[in-house]
Amino acid sequence: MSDSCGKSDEELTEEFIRLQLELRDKLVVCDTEDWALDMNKLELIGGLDISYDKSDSSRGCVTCVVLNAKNDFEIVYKNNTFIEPINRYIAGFLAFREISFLVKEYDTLKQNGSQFMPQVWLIDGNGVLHPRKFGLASHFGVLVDSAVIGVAKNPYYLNFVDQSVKDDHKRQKLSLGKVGDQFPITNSSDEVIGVALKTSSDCKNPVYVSIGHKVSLNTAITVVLKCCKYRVPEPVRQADIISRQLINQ
DNA sequence: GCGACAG
DNA sequence: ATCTTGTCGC
Repeated sequence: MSDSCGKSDEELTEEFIRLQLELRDKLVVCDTEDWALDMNKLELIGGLDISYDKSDSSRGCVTCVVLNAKNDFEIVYKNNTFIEPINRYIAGFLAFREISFLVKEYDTLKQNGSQFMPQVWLIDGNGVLHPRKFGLASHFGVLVDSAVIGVAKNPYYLNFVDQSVKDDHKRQKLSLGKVGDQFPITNSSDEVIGVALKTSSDCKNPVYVSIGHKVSLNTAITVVLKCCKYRVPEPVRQADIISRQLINQ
């Protein structure tokens, strides 16, 4: 099965892996922004998400929003673009399905509403919580050279670990009591590549937060908690609601 | 070979 | 991502 220039899955993933590793050299996994040292300076936070048409795989809608964290997360910028998805989703390579559309939204914002350029982006997907430590959030961060945080709803990394680690994860999930409770997620090299974070008192499932680009993990956690009225942080939640509503009408 | 698989 | 309603609880 192939869908990109007649290349086989093997050829495609080989190419994708090369690009992930190449771009990863530019990844910054510590705080570089002034607001990270003084969270009172954090005001504009961006969110991006893409929804797809359930009955027509050639239709999608990408929504870009910027919220004001200092004004109850009011939406100060919003742009929607209907898209024609080119590549199908391959686990571990989400960026190659979505990245071009996200970068286009970034460029549109820069051109039409640069005064709303967010200080940090929240992306629906993983950053370094990824088999090659370079998920969609990191990919986007490097390409647009901005601070980015990855927020995933499912623990994709669990597909690459032993049953014993899965059991541990299940136990640790049950130990999460209140909002802000968390436990680290470690890779086979004992590096902490993400965290399971409880963001809602009445939801049993945590979200999986990881460094995208130009933020530390601690800063990423602080920002996500700051943005949560519900389980999913507002910037991503709003982008998801809006894009889904538009693709279905 | 079989099943699992961020969105 | 998407297929899918009601229902229990605050």
